[in-house]
Amino acid sequence: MSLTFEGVLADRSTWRLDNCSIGKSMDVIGTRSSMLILREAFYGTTRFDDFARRTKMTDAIVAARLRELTGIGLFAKRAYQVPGRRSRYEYILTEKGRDLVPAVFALMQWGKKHLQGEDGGPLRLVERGTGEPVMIGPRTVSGRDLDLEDLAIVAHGDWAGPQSG
Amino acid sequence: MSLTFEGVLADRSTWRLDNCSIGKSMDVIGTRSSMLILREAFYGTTRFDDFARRTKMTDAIVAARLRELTGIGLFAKRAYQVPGRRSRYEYILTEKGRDLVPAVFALMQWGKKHLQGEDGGPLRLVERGTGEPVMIGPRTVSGRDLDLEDLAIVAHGDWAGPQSG
DNA sequence: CTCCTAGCTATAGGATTTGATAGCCAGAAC
DNA sequence: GTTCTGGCTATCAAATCCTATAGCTAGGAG
Repeated sequence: MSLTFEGVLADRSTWRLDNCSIGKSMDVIGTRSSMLILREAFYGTTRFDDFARRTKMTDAIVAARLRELTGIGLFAKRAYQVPGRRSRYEYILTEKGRDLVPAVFALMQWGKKHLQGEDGGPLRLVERGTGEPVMIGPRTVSGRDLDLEDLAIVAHGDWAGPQSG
Repeated sequence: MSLTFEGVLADRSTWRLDNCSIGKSMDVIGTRSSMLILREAFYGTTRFDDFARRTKMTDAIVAARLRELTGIGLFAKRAYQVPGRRSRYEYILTEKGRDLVPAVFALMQWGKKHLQGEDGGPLRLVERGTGEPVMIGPRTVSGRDLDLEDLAIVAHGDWAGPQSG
């Protein structure tokens, strides 16, 4: 019914997660506005006004989030200039930002299945070119899809005490 | 640099995401406390007191979240009784709850790479039995791993107007 | 030199989230 | 009975998130 803890972790009463990666991630990007801005960035949006209009959020919060996410390193600012207009900045995803693709699309996959109507909403995520359906989930590097029961958590060899994970 | 929109979606200026699945998902489970409770449930926790102690959150918030998540249908309450104690309820993940495994572990994977120290923290997610490393990300049903550039969004055949996705 | 606009900044207020602390309640132990 | 305990509920205060509204500012257009 759940995943497995191996080695020194097997007895869960002996350790505690003090600064787990999930909590840290949620502290950093755990807001609706951050997720929607990331969605837009994945969709190709780079400019302030487009973020605001497409997410239907106010200028204030878009500005605050872009500043925050840029500060964290999910976006890099890059100058651009439309001919006849003055120079502005656009927001380009860094690798750190792009690495959130699994998290954001996993949320989309879940919402599509469980929160939208019967058909899962009008949009589908597919492979470019082939149109093959795309799924997000855990798998081994050799390509096996895994369920929760197939997962295990192990400690690094030099683990010293209950800290993060 | 981003994903592709195909068919009627190709011109992004003609449509808008009004109730996208990502926003809906964040409305429902987009809190740190929800994610930590789900983490614990994936780790095998089922009882109120264990949720509270393991997540280090207060009783009040754990109770509020469990009630909320149960109401949404992520948990089902099941009576249990330790011999010599009175009957209580424990919180069992439903399929809807278990379907959040990709989202939660994707956050864990990201935090591990980008927010923890150099080694990514002391814990690793592996396949039970083999110990093979586990990754979370988008792939086709036939097993190809995909990058952001390989993804495309298409509309259902009977799509009528700009709504969700 | 004045107007216009994209891209922000400032402020005020409400809703939500969280922590801290305290209290309740039903049954088992005695 | 009375006490004890697991499993909650209630209340208060602080922080965060979001909306709404208004204003600023640097350059191009005229």
